[in-house]
Amino acid sequence: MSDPNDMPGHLARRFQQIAVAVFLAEVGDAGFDLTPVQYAALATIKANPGLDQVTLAGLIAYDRTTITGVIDRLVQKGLAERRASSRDRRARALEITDEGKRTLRRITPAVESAQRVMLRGLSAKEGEELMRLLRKAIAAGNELSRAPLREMQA
Amino acid sequence: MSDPNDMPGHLARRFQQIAVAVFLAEVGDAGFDLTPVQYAALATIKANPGLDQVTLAGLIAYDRTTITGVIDRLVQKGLAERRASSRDRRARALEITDEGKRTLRRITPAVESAQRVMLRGLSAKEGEELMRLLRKAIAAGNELSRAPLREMQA
DNA sequence: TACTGATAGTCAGCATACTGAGCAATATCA
DNA sequence: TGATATTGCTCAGTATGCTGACTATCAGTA
Repeated sequence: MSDPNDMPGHLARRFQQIAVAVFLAEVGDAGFDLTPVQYAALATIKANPGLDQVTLAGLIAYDRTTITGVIDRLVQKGLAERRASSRDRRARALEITDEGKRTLRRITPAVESAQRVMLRGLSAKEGEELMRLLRKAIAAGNELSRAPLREMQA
Repeated sequence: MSDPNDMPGHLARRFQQIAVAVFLAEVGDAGFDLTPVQYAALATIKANPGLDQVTLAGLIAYDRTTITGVIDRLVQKGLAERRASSRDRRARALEITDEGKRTLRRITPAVESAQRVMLRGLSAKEGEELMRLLRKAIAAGNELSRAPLREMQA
């Protein structure tokens, strides 16, 4: 009964572990070197050009101290840029580079394939249900982590 | 449609993030300083006294290079011991200390409370279904990570 | 305008996870 | 038995994630 392997927390860890491995394998096979975290950050920068780091972190529920390193690596790979914000001298305005856009476009099939592979043990219906339950549990626990999801300010 | 926040991989990451935060909060409130990973390792050592590191890693699906540091910290806290194996001079036989047993016993309510909190957005039925689907997806993907779950050799 | 509080970003330190390499010991088999 | 392969463990290096602290800047208010 007190088998850690049967606790929700351990299942969460294990599923995430597999999800990351599948993502890296699919993306690696396609010839790219991008982590799940870097992918989400880059895609969100593309969708919201010029946003600052704190806003980006809120949109994908990363800690603000984690996002610094993630952006460092995107910049170092030439996929994103950190510019000075025109409105706030504390903030950095994030932009995706042309190469970042190109990478994002070409990496998409591998990313989508990874999502299918990590759910391959489930029927389509079960996959949908798993995602629904995860979304529901996550919404209820959003404020319990230091890095909650935040909506974009209009 | 290509919103990272709606992909299974991102939901996995987010649920795990909340699960860890809840675990640390509940266990911390109870006055203990133990991570989810350390807890699972300690509980498994208690259930299988004398096991070696590779076997322990397999029983809870940790990477063999990760388990080294985890055990280091359990030993440093006085909760576990690394002894020489009598059967194989390469291997270390892991034992739980009396203080480790005491800690495990007293920490259990907090650990169980954490499992409830991380599912608090779901009905009991939904929580069961989420766990069933996670178990199923994990079973199908077990071999896809570097650290798959391994059965105990009899 | 001067003070106060909040905010954006960074940094140091710690704990998972992984890749890949290496060492020592064991197992296997020609 | 002797060569080879495998296994248990560790280490260096990299990438998340977190805690807590700090600086620079901004916003609100007396």
